[in-house]
Amino acid sequence: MKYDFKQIEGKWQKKWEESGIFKAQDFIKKPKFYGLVEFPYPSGAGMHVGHIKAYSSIEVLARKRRMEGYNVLFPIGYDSFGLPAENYAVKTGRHPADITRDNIKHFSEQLRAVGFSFDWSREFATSTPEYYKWTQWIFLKLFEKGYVFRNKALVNYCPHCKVVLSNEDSQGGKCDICHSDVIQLPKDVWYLRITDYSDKLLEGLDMVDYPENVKQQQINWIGKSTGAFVDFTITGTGETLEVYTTRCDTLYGVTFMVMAPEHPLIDKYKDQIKNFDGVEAYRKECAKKTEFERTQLVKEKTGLRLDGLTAVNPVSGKEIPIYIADYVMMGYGTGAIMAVPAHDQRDYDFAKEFGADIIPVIKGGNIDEEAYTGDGEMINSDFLNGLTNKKDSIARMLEYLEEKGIGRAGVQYKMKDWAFNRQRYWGEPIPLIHCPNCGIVPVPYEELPLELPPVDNFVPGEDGMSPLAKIDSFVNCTCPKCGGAAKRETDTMPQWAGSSWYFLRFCDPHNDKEFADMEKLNYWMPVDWYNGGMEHVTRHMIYSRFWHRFLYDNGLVNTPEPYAKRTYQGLILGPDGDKMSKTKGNVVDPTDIVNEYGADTLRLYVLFMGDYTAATPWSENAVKGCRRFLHRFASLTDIMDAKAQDEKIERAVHKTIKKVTEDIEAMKFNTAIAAMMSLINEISDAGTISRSQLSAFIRILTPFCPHICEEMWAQIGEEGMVSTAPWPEYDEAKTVDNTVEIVVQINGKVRGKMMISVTEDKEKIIADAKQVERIPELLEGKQIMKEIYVPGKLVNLVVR
RNA sequence: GCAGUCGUGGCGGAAUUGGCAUACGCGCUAGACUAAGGAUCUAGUCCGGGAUAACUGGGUGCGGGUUCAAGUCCCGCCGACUGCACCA
Repeated sequence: MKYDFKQIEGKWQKKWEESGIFKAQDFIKKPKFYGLVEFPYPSGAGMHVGHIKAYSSIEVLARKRRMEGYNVLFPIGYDSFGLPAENYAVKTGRHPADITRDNIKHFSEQLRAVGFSFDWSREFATSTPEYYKWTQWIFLKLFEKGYVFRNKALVNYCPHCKVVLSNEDSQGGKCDICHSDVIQLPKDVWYLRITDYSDKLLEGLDMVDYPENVKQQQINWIGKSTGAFVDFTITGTGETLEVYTTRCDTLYGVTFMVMAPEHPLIDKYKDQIKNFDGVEAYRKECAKKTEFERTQLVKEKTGLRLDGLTAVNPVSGKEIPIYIADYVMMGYGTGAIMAVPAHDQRDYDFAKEFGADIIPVIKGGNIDEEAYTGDGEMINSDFLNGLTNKKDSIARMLEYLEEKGIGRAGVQYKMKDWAFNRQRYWGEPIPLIHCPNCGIVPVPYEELPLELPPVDNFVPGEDGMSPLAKIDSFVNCTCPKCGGAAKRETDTMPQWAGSSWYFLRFCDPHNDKEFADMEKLNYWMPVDWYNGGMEHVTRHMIYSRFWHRFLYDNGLVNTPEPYAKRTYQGLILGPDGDKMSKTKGNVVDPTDIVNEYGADTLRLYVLFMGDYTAATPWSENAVKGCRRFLHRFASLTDIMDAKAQDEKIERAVHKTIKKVTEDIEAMKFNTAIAAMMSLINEISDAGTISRSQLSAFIRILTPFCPHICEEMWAQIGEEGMVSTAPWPEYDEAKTVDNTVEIVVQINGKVRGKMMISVTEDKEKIIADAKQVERIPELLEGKQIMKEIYVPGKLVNLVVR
């Protein structure tokens, strides 16, 4: 067969669409498989080759599962709220909804041109009222159950985008969207109480099949630590200053305390602080620093001693100074620490800078040089002296603190509550109302969706106000509770809202009575296999696991965890080995590849280019190699001979079926493809292939390159479409050779080779090995110390 | 700093439980078919010695170790990547 992809790809895509063979069917008796990929944000730039790689893995699995007889749900949609569309709207004056609609159209055309077997009947976009109605509904459920709260806080604010950002979106002190510096701004914001789910999110990891590094990242993100809270009294006030520590056993080494500059106790006792002016000056200085600068200046410790306030070490009774310093954060622990300079490097640096005492309580290290953070015998610590085990000393101290009522065991998490709002237009309106009489009142469920009002000006307001705040007809409303005049919340939800439950909607995408029918959820959930990027492991995945677990706890879904299995793909780098970016001009457009080489070649290449999880540079020459393979594959119909009976090829085909079957499950697509390339080489050498062998070969290549396979399937006269043909079985007996070549080694060095029958016994093989050409003379005059036979591999004669 | 992953030809990368290192692809070299080749096909291609062969020595970041046998296991370095990070 002559391979002309331009002629065949469009033709089969149309047939697939018309026949509806990729539509998932609710409730049918076959085993179900729900394969999910991270749905795209429909950017104006269109698809990236990275999307193709990300989707190809589940695509191959979904197609294989269908051929194996599964009822497959492989959906696609669009995560279509977000800043880029809105920024573009500000620039051009076009409505984000129009921009988004165009982008979605473009994306869906690109996706179809690649031949992905999505169930297009379930497609949706998160920015439509039909969808975000239910995003708002779930939000109201969270509100109803007390998981939504409002708090004044220092928030990460991007002066360029004019939005408040979550910690996740402002990592490294840079705005995730525009990369400009983030500053700290006090503001009233909405939070979701995700920290209440810290333990459940940790425990849930035991129920799922995620790669170890993915689990580890989530564990680090949640950052559970066990320790103790200890009460220090502030001299002459009776006031307690509580700290959190993981090493309460070092309490005798505490020589000073440090509070975060924002700590509320400072204001309470400002009359007693003689240098309060200095405190305020220092605070101002800190607020000017961005988070980025704060983390960059790790070396130099800054701070200020509170003149007039001291604390008492609760175990030694010594009076110790209190400082403020920005190396202590208000957001972790209690916002204050007990400093043990002898055994904590940060405290040590600070003590050196400010001349505080350093008392060692653990033997070891060189305290003149640096803090000693290792283990050792307790010293200078009264009743702990002599203990050498950290666990014991902590337990003893804790016991003592509890007895005295000045301390208690406690747990802390690094994860913070989720700042759940944006001061922008293009997001889900938050369905809450500010009533002067009733306070915060939720929009009644039956009034959902609370739709975005039409706007002509998308420029955000000053002081981080949403453009919605300028729309009087939207803002002014009546309170659902008292009927009085009230004002709507004008913030919208953050980008991550819509993607926190989209996998549930795919089970029942057009339901206008519920977010999804319970029976359908019971049938399809959980997601059996979810593939996506490493960059979403800590944000999107944690958020969606949280929402899902919340729904589960309230009887709204049937499984505690949404994703049974998670995998990830590695980046595709530019041909130069750098990350693809517009500024570098090294971006590869998948549409260009489809036009020049065909979708099948593109699909094959992104899975063949290397280890699926590794970052790999793009190579156009390697793309050509994949095209060459498909040309050779197409030509197999020319040498097909119904009567061919080549035993070697028969075995090679069965071995390849086995290899491909297993490698797909292990996501080792590159070696599955390599095996098929080897098979072509063997068939070329043999010069012939039977019809049944070719039929099997076509079927195992179908998940990778479905268009060419459909065409060849038809060419060799098989019935129906190969996409619905059964996955080939292999005969285990034919996957092993009955005669194999083994090596004969002397002292581990290869000295000869021989053919053996695998059923031959060990003694005979070793005896034969000694007769292999050249072996007898090499053994002459030597004494055989040991004879080793590894079945089917080698004989090793150890001589002296 | 903490956590995790990983160092294999000119390049991307293969290598069950330790068992012929470099599968498969790219690139390169030579040849075939061509008016032409950036198309296609065939052969060769880890490095060194050897005449092109037979044969032979070395070889998976570096240094040790265990073993009949180490890319794989153990110890110590060096380097890279990813995530988190004054987390008390």
